[in-house]
Amino acid sequence: MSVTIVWFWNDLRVSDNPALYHAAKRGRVLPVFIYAEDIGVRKLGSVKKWWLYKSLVSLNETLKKYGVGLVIRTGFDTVSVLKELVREVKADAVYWNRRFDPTMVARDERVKKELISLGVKVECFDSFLLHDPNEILTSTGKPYAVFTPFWKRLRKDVNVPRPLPSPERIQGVGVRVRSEKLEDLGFLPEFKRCESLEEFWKVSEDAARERLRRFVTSSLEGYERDRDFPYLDGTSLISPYLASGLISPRQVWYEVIGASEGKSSKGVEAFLRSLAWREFSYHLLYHNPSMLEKSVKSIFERFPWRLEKSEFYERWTAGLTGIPIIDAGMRQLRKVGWMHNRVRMIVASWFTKNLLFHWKLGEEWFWDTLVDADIANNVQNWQWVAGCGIDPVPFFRVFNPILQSRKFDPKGVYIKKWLPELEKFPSEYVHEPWKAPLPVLKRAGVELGKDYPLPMIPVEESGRTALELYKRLRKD
DNA sequence: TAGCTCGTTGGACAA
DNA sequence: TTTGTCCAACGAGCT
Repeated sequence: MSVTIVWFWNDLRVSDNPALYHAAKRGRVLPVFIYAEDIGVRKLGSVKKWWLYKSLVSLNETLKKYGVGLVIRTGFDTVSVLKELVREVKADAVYWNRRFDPTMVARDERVKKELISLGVKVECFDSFLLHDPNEILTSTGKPYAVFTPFWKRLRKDVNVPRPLPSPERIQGVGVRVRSEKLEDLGFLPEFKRCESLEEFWKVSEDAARERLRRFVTSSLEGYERDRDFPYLDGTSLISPYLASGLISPRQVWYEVIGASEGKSSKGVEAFLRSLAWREFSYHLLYHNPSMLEKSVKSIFERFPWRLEKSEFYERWTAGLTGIPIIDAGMRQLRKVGWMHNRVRMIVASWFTKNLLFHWKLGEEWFWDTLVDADIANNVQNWQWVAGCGIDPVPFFRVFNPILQSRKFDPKGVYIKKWLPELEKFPSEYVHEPWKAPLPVLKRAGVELGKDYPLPMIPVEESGRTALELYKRLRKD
C-alpha cells in the first residue's frame, strides 16, 4: 500500500486541505511538521511562535481523532529531514500545499527536485491563495501593479474552487515514528506575554470557523460602514487564522458569499475586496521578491530614514508616544498581538512620516508582535503606508493622528480601553491631553509627564519636516 | 497606438 | 456641519 508524507506548514487544518485530502484517498499517511533552519525569509516572530504552538497542539488533537498523530521534526535543512522520513516509513510520495513567499518557493523547488530524483512522487496543491500569481496577468502579460484592476479581474475571472471536506478517514503508516516534542521547539519560553493572548484568542480550526460564522452573522452586513471604527467590533479578526492556515481563503470566500443572501451586498463586496488585498500582496511579492528588503520606488532608497533604534523607537513600541490613539494601538498590539487596521495605518504613518524611521524597522516590530504576521501583507502594507511601495499612498499624504482619532474614535472609547490611565478624561480632551486645562487634568487624576507622557514631538510640525525632506529628495 | 482616466484608507481650505 | 476642490505628478491599465 502506498505511503504519502503530508508536509504541513501554513495550512494547519484538516478541512479544505488538498494535500491531506488526496493523500488520505491514496493510502497510508504520515502528517509532518518540519521546523528547519531554512524556513523562509525570516525567523518566526515571537508572538507568531506562540500562535504556531497552539495551532500545532490543536492540529495534533484533530489528527488524533483520526487515529494518527502529527510528527514533528527539526533539522538544518528541510530536504534532509524529508529524505530521512521517506526512508523511515518507506514513503513513495510527498504532498504539500504550495507556498508563495519567494524563499520558500525556491526551497520547495529544490526539495521537489531532490525527492523526484529519488523516485518519490511529489504533488503540490493550491489552497493558500484564491488565485495563482502566474495566471492573473494584465492584457500585456505583465503582473498587476494597481489594486483596483487586479480586484476587478479577480472578481470577474477567477473561479474559486469549492472547499474540500475533511478526509473521511486517515490511515496511519502503521509503524512508530519518532516525533520531537512540541515543547522542545522553543516556541514558548522566550515569550512572556502569553497571558493576555490566552484570554483573547482561541486557536484551533474550529475556533476559526466559529469566529468567521460569528462575523458573518453579526458584522458582515455593516462591514463597509463599521470596519474603520476601532471601538466597534466591525472586523472579522480572521487574519491570524488565515496566516497559519487554520482556515483557507476559499472557505472564507464561500462562507461570506453563501451567507450573503438577504444581506447588503455592499458589506459582502467590501469584505471580499479586503480578502483580495491578501491576494494582491502575494501577487506583488511573488513577482517582486526584492520588495522584502528594498523600497519599490527606488527614490526612497536615498531617503534619510532613521535607522537606529533610539529612545523614540522604544517609546513607539511601548505605546508611550504621548499621542493617545497611537499609544492605544501599540498597547493593543502588545497585549493581544493584534491591532485594528485603521490604527495600524495611523501608527505606521506616524512611525515613517513623523518620526522618519525606516519602514523596515516598523515592519520588523509588527512581524515580531502580530499573531497574524504574514510576510507579504506586512511588507506590502508598510511600503504602502510609507509611500514607497507599488501603488502606494502618495508620500505627501501624512496622517494627522489627532484628526484620525477624532474622526474614528470620537468618544475615545477605543483609547480608554487600552489606556486605562485616561479613563476619566472627557472626550473633548482625550485625543490631545496636553491641551486639557489644569482643572480637567486634576479631575481626570492625570499628571502629564508622570501618569501619561507629553507628546514626544510636535504633531503638525513633524509632518511638515517629512514633506520638506521629500521635496528636497525629488529636486536632487 | 495614443490618449484618457484613475488611483483603499488624507487634509487644508473655502463656501 | 457638510461638501467640494486642490494638492504633484506619474504610470498602470483600459479603450
